Amino acid sequence: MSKGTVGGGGTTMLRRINVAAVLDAVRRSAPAPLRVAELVERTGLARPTVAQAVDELLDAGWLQQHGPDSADRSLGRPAIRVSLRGRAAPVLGLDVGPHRVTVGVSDLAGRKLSLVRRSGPGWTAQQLLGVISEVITEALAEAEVPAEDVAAAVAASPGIVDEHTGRVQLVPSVPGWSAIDLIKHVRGLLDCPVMLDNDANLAALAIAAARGGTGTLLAVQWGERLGAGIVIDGRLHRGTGAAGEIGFIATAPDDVINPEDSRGPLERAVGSEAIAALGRQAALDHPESRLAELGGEQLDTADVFAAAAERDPVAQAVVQRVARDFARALAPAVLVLDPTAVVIGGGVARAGAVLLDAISDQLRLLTLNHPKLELSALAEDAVVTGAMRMALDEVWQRKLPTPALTSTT
Amino acid sequence: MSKGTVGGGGTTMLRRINVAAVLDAVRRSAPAPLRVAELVERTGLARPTVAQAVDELLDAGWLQQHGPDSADRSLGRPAIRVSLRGRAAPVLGLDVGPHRVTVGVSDLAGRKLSLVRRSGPGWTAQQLLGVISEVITEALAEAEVPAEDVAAAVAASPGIVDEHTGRVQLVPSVPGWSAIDLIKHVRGLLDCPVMLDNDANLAALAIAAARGGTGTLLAVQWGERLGAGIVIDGRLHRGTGAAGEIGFIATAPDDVINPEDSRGPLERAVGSEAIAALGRQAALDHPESRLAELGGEQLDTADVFAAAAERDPVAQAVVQRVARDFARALAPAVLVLDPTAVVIGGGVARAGAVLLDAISDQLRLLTLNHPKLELSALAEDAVVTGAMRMALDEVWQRKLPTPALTSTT
DNA sequence: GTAATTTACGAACGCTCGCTATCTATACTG
DNA sequence: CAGTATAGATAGCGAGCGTTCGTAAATTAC
Repeated sequence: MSKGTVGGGGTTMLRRINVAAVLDAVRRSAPAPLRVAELVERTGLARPTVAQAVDELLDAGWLQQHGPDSADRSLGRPAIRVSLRGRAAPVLGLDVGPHRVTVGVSDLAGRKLSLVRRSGPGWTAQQLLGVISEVITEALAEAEVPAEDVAAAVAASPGIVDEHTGRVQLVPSVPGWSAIDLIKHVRGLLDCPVMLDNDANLAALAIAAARGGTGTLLAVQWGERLGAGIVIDGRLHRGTGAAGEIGFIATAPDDVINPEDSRGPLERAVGSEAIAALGRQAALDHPESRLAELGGEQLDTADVFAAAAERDPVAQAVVQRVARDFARALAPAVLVLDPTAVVIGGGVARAGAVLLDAISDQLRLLTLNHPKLELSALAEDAVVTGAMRMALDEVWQRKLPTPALTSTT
Repeated sequence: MSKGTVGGGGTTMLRRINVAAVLDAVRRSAPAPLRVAELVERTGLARPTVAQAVDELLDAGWLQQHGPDSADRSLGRPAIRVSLRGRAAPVLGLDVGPHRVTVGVSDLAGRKLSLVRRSGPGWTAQQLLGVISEVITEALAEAEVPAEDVAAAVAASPGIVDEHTGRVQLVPSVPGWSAIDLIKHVRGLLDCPVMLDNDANLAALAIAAARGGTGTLLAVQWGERLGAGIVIDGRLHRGTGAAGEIGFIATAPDDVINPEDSRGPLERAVGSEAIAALGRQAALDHPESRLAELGGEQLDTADVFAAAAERDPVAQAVVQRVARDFARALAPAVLVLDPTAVVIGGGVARAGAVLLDAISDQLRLLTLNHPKLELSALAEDAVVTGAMRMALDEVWQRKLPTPALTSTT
């Protein structure tokens, strides 16, 4: 309950509003530098007001001054241009998976300063904490950012995340992981606000930011597990904390969910392991097929899609079945949510057009407003990028206080 | 003054912010009157500032002054108390259905001033326009509100509504309805901002407002047709315009949607007509049952639920089947959206606990975080109430400007 | 090379607004 | 009837913004 200062205040508040307006205008045109005259136009403020705000922001280190653009051949005295000083408040994103830890450091303008990835074969929870510390240190060193400068950090974990306690439920892949307080651990390294969120949510945030604009996005992460994030007009939808858990959608008419299971029905039906299993069975049934030829003994998911891309009817049948199960499961959610776009990422997304077209055909039969169906352009960086994005949002939300009328009941 | 003014922040803007803060504080405690000292505390502003704002709002007619509360026996000089002057900006809500037109008039504080309902047997589009005019006139007269005083109006129509053009698609019940520009017609009567929205959306808004607080609400309207509205933290989620169209969720494993159909698969499976049909079939198969006894020749939906409430196994089997189909269809959406609560309204909701418990049991088997499942407390007034609510929100949003950081493209 | 032109930066002035402090008004209590 | 507690009105002060004018720097024209 933020007491007092709910809205309005004295002239100092007004000044803060105007400084924030100027900073926000610079942020929106990042990374392009802006002239003061442009700031005057965009904020609607008077020149002295803008100038004073710019001075203040320069002193505080939020803005940096550029020399006149030599390419700009306009008449008259060349304008001073300012842009965000990225190093003012770098942020850190952390993607923790059972076999891989990724850390990204980004500056205030959203430019990546470093990205460090480390893979390993199934760490324990304790080992994972050690790896996290190492990779964070390495990424900060590569970005040349002292640990104490980091303004915010966001960690991504699979499973269902409790926003408040920072604990994770439902993580089968790493034994003991749900007992770890990851936020506390990271805060011990960084001394800044640290947040934790679901990996699918953060990937969705990154994809939404990359697509830009408003609207509703349903971003599916499709690998061994299935999860989805929902972004509505740039804001993440979390529900009560477990929104987007599409892996647990029932597929067979008498499926029943057991929250204790490591996999949900849809994951068992169309997760990457299931696809590989379907492919192996099909190869056994049709040893003469291109699929059997391609896959051999250790046929995996990629082989199925490769064979289907070569028009092998056996593989195509498998893809058809997967696409159908997936579309049938997702259609009710698409009808209810009516998203602008559905983006598919994760390992299975590497299948490409073969799978996408099949899903699109099925989904078209089951929905009213057909959303755009796309593959994620961000590939495996989506989660870290989203984590950095959320950390950035956090920093901006703290720096740009919307002063009026925002308090909730 | 010479330029476009709004968007920047001068001292006049600051004054507007503070006046808005005072008005907002009064609104939040409506309908209870507030003393100036309380306003000082709640806004965090100084007393002279609040006093000036109150004077201004009194002059403008937004607030009214109360005499000292005779029941308040506190020491010292009695305080002046102010409250919203409801008649300052009354709003109008309009619910248009194929067989019924309802108009409600509400004052600024959300108090209902009048509610007029008229039923008829299937009007044509042209007749409907006439009825609408009459009922609006009648409701305004009963509320003693001149037509030119109305500050905003919202109309509810079944079907998919295009926010921008104000046209309606997918309305089978009223021939020619989609060609009518309802907004234009109402604006001809009222001369104020008029908006149009889906009836399920508006019902959801009313239910969310009645429940209060934040969170995600999925409000299902269940009658001959099925629709749902989604409210996230008090804001309606529309998707691309067709969000919540649960009636078109496929039920059978090989269902396919045809947008030209008047009914979707789920409506054909569990709409009130379908329930009655299932009941009639069950009564034929089991003529000795309580269901057959109750319903007789013209067995309808209510009979099925009545018999089930009396523990007739035949009727219970029908309810079970309906609940199962409904829950199976809704479960994927619930998993993705993860709502705080699912509220069921509309004609079928009159079934009460019999149906609700059956659905709850089924849904529990198919979801992770089980949302609260409730019946709507608003019954048939939900849609008008939601329409008035949205009109109120419109008025407040216009009167309480958010100062900065918004307008740029 | 000098002057005119164009553009942008910088400083002084006046205005509005909100906050602090003080004074006045009102009603209950002993 | 006097005292006291609470609330409303009023003056002075400070802060910030907007307007206006003067100055600096670069390009173009002669």
